[in-house]
Amino acid sequence: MSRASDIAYKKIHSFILSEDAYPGMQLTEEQLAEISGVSRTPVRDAVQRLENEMLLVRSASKRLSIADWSDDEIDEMFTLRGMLESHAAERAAQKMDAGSLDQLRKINEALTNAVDQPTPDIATFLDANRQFHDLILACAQSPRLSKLLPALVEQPVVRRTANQYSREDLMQSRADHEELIAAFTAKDQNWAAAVMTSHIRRAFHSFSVATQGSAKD
Amino acid sequence: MSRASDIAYKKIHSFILSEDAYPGMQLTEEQLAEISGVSRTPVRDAVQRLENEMLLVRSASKRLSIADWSDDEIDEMFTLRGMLESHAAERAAQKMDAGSLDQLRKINEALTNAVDQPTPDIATFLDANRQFHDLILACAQSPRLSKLLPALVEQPVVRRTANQYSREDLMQSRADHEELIAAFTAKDQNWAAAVMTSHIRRAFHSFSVATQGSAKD
DNA sequence: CCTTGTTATATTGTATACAAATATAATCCG
DNA sequence: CGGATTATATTTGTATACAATATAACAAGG
Repeated sequence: MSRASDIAYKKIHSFILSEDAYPGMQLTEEQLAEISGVSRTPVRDAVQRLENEMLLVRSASKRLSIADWSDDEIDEMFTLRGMLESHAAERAAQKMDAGSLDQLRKINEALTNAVDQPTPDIATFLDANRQFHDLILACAQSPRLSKLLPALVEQPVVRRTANQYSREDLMQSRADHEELIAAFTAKDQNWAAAVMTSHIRRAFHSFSVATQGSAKD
Repeated sequence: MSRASDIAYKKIHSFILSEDAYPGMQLTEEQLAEISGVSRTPVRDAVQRLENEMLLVRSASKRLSIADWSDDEIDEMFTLRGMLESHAAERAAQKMDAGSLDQLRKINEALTNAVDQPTPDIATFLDANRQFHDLILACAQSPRLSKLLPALVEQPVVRRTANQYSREDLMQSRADHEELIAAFTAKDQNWAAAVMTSHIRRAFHSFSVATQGSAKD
C-alpha cells in the first residue's frame, strides 16, 4: 500500500485499539487526519478499509464512529470465521508442503515458549498465533479467502480479551495447533477442518466467559 | 453512498460488464474518470470498492486492470458463496416473517413469468433472482454476511453466462426457489441450507458447462 | 413551554494542482 | 547490434481549497 494512507491505516487502527478509544465513539475525518499526521485524502482511503473490516461505521448521515458489536454479531462473527478458517484448513491440508509444515512447527514452538513463562507473554503468544493462522491461510492459496478472513479476525476483540485468558486456555490453543500440524502431516482434510472448527469455537466460548466476567467488575 | 462516487461505481461496474471491456484490460484512473464523468477523487473511492469485490486488481506497481479469474478461483468462489448463502438461508429460516415470505413468493412469480415467455426474458429473470437472494440475505440479519457476500456474487460471471442458460436451467432455479420458500415456511433450517447449497452448486455446474461450450467457439 | 422555521456551524464530498513513483523511450557504450 | 543507463512521459499519491450537506443553535409563533 501507499505510504501516507498506510500510515493512516496503522495509526487509526492502533488508536481504535488504544485506551483513548471506545465503542460508539464519534470521530471526524479531520481528527483522524490529526492523529495520523497526514491530510484527509489518505485518511479517507484508510477509513474505507477500516469500514470494510467493520472497525469503523458510517451513520446514515455519513458520520464516522467506532463499531460497537452486539453479542449476536460477535457470535455470528466467530461462526463465520469458523466456517472460513475450517475451509482454509481443508484446502491447506491438500496443498501444504514440507517447508510450510516445518515453519508451522517453529511458530508453535515460539508460541509454547511464550506460554511457558512464570507469567505468560501474551503479546508474543498473540503474534505467534496470528503467524500460525496466516501461514495456513497462505497455504490454502485462495485469494478470496485471504480477502474475506481479515475482516472477521478483528484483532480488537482478540486483544481486549486475551489478557484474561487463563494459562489453561493458552495451553489448549497450543495443543490444538499441534493437532492441526498432525492433520496437515497426514494430509487429512476432514481432520484439519474439524480441529480448526473446535479451535475457533473454543476461542469463542473463552471470549464469552471472559467478557461476561469483566462485565461483572 | 455519496453522489459522484456512487455514479462512478455504477458506470465503472457496467463498463466492466460491457463488450468494450475484457479480463486483464489495463485502465488508468483518468480513463475511468472520463467514463464516469467525475474527477479522480470519487473514482478512487469507487475503485477501492471494486477492488474489494475483486472486479478490479492492482498490480505491484499500482496499475489497475480488470480481474481475470482462473478456473480454480471461480470454483473456490462458488464454494465460498455456497457456504455463506447456505448459512444465510439457515439464519433466514429462523427469522423469516410472514411479510417476507409473501414477498419471496411475489418475486418468484415475476421470475416465473420471465421464464414463461416464448423467449425467456433473461434480464428480468436475473433481476428477480437477485431480489430473491437479497431478501433472504436481509432476513438473515447479519451485517457481516451482507458485507461479505456481495464480493462473491460477482454479477459479471453471472451475466456472461446467463444468456447461455437453457430454459430447463431457468425452470430448475425457479423450482429451487419454491422449495426454499417451503423450507422457510416450515422454518426448517437444515432443509433451507441444503436446498441453497445444491442451488448454488447447480449454478456452478451450469456455469462450467456454459463456459466450456463457449470456449469451443 | 413546546414546536417549527431559519440561520449559523461543522463535516463530509469533490475538484484541482502538484509531488512522488513508475514505466516507456532514447541514448550511449561495449 | 545488444544491453545497460539516463531522460522523458505517464500514472498514481497527496494536499489543499471549495462545494454540498447535515447538525446544532436560536428565534419567533402558537
